[in-house]
Amino acid sequence: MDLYNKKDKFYVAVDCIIFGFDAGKLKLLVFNRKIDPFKNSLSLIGSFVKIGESVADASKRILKEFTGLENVYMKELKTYSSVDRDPGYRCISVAQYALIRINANIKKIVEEKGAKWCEIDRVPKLILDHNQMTTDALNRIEQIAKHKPVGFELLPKKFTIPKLQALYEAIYRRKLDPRNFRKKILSFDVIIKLDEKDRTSSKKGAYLYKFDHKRYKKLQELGYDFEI
Amino acid sequence: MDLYNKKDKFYVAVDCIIFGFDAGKLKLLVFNRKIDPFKNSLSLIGSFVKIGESVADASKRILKEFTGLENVYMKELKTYSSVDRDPGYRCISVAQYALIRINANIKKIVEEKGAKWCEIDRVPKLILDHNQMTTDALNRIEQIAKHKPVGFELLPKKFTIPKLQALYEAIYRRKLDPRNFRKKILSFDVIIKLDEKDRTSSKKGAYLYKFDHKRYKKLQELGYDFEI
DNA sequence: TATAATAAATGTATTTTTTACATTTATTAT
DNA sequence: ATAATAAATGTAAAAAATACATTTATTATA
Repeated sequence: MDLYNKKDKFYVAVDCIIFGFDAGKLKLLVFNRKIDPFKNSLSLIGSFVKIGESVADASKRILKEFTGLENVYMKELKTYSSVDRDPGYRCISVAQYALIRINANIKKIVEEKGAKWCEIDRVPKLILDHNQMTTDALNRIEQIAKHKPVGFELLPKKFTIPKLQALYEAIYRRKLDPRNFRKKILSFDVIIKLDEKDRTSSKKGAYLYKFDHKRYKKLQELGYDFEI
Repeated sequence: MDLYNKKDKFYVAVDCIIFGFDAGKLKLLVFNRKIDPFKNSLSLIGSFVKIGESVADASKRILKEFTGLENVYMKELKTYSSVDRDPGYRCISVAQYALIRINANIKKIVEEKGAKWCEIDRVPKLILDHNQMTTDALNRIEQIAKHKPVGFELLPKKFTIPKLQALYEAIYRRKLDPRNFRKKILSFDVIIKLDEKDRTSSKKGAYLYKFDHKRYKKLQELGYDFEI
């Protein structure tokens, strides 16, 4: 099959740490492996990078395969390259983290693929160094979230301020003051109030907002630093 | 020589973006290549990663070879993996950036190796995507410098506050107010005043300080965010 | 030996940002 | 009518950031 020993040449893999936000909880997408290696173990979703594609292409390919999504917020985390990290191959893995909006369609695709969402403080034992990757990614998004409005990537296009706050509370793992949070978010001037309310979690209902991508881009170009 | 075509398997390389600070200028270490490929062109210092070493090991190896230094501040920048980035090999490169204190000994080693320091706003054309790597690394350290006291890595162990300010001015490419800068730096409580002065740049002389690594570690563990 | 030159060191008032904190509002179900 | 629920709102106090000008220590030289 292979002319050369799997330990004699480099294999390049990507592993994706895919975060979603659902029912007030930050979640991680894990995959129940159906074939060897590591059959019946849990892992992040990943793949070898093909010789004719870039690392970014490979990440997009498997993200689409497992969620149906394209144009997702996805960034490189870091490279994992210990000589003995994978007993089967001399493989370096470039970990990528992604933030996605969970919806019914995604849930369906995820299930069909044998993957599932698990709460981030209940992540089970994963194969190889995938738990380490998850921890590293969580720390990274916590850092990033302080300075870039990544939270919006995880929410539906229309969201309420209390939902946005719940997300930030999940990321930072602490409670925030609703008055101060609202004041801060509105001061950035990057969300637009809609003439619609979400009444799923209260009788009064909370106004829906949408993210103003154009204005955000403009502010970003001016070097504006969002400190949330 | 090689049993397989160089385009048929992955090669893994590291390229190091090594910054130093000398004579009030931020500098980049570039290498004048003495052999093919790219003989007589300029490049970052780099190497293929050996099958039996990690990416971090390879970076340390070449950093030591070109500067004699160990235990240097070095971090992963990102992976460069376009299919056509290197005409010779199917090679992905994991770029690392390092901050070092330039001294006479390092200057000697650098020269022996055929490398040289160039001012960062006079970086010549480098091979492959090395100019892009340099730009990316500069942006990264500018971001990092805002929140972590990386500046200290570039200065001699003993430094004066005006020298530290000049370094931050070089990184941020703007002037800072000396009273406010001093106040801010001292407020972090991570530098220790010594009973010695540096008189190389004024008659009055400026007090030397040293970085308090222990205290910095402690503050960092407490989640303290240094906003310089 | 007075003084000119040089860069280092210092303090304060003002503005801006962050924090802490409690009540009213809109709506639905009973 | 009222009880229940989460959403929406304002202000005062504290902390941090900013703007800004003079004095100090020393050496070289007039």
